[in-house]
Amino acid sequence: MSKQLDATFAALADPTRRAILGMLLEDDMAVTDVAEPFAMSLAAISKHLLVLTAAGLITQEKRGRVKWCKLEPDAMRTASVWMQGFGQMEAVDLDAFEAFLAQELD
Amino acid sequence: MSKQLDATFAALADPTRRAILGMLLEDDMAVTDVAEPFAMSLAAISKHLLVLTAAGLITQEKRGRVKWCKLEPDAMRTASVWMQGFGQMEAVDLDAFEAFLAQELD
DNA sequence: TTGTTATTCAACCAATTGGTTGACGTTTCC
DNA sequence: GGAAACGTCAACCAATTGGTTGAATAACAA
Repeated sequence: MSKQLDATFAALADPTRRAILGMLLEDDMAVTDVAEPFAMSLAAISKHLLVLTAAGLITQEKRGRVKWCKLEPDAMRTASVWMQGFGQMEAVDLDAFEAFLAQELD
Repeated sequence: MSKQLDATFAALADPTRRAILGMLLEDDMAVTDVAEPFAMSLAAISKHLLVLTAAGLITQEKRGRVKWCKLEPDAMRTASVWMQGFGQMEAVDLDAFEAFLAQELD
């Protein structure tokens, strides 16, 4: 619904978070390793990971003292479907898309 | 690049702005008519339209005293391609997608 | 036990966002 | 010319965001 799209798009609007998702595309990573390439504190990265988790774009699982971050590609699908309705209308069931839009209003 | 994705995703993160885009899917509209269904001031809608324009998601053209708003579906394509790289990797050239991600870093 | 590594929490800060109201400039109509 | 419609501007406000630092917690290693 609306809240899900809010969270997903807001999460994707930050370049640091998009870069993190790109890194996780290759493999699952520990929080510390995710943070390593960035010029900001670990706490800042920890917050970014929280945002991504809240949007469902990643999941985090703690094993021992390290917390592993895993990409959840399915979470992007709702938003991706929403967008495709605009860009490539010929490739999509337009009626179904408009029904989806209408449903989003609640 | 990065800035374009920033602007696009940030613009899409607001439900009012998504609703506006949905309305424009049917037809071009004047600013006043865009504002009519929403429980907020015209000035607020005007700002939302500015955000959408800055992201390239719509264009505005003034004819007489009315300013027409027009959906620009192409603007969503870059973001859409970016997202599809995650959700449907089998349907996409993964090498090209990772090159795109790398390029986005500057 | 003592120290080191991994991560979060809490308090704080500056900048941005999403909204308001009222005044203002244009264009159209009578 | 005068009034109404269309839209933006400017000043303001509260809430959110993206970052910091320092302390705290938890798990492993010596």
